[in-house]
Amino acid sequence: MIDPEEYTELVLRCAESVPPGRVTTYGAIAVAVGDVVGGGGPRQVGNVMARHGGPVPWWRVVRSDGTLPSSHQGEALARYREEGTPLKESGVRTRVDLGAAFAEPSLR
DNA sequence: AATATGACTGTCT
DNA sequence: AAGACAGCCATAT
Repeated sequence: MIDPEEYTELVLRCAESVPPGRVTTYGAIAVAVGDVVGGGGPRQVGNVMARHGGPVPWWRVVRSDGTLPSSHQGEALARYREEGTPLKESGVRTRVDLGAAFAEPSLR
């Protein structure tokens, strides 16, 4: 296993690297970060966001299907409208249009 | 050391 | 389209 601080830092950096109006997924970050430090899965990324996601634009990190984390979807939706993130609306449910908004996370 | 839990994901029903 | 189930991996108790 790697140094937790290192892992956290990389994950947060990926989140910050996502430009306004774009999003990335937990899985993508897990791969990008895991590519460097190894190990880790989407859950670990989510865990890091939960504990240290305060100061970063966590709303630009979504689930693989474009829906938002169980909480915060209301919060995030406001941000998306603010930033002009491509949204796809299926009836009452609103989600991010991954096809248009997905951005590959970079370790900058 | 063992069990439970989580800002996840993919598949099947 | 929406819910159930099962993997996966690190942390917490």
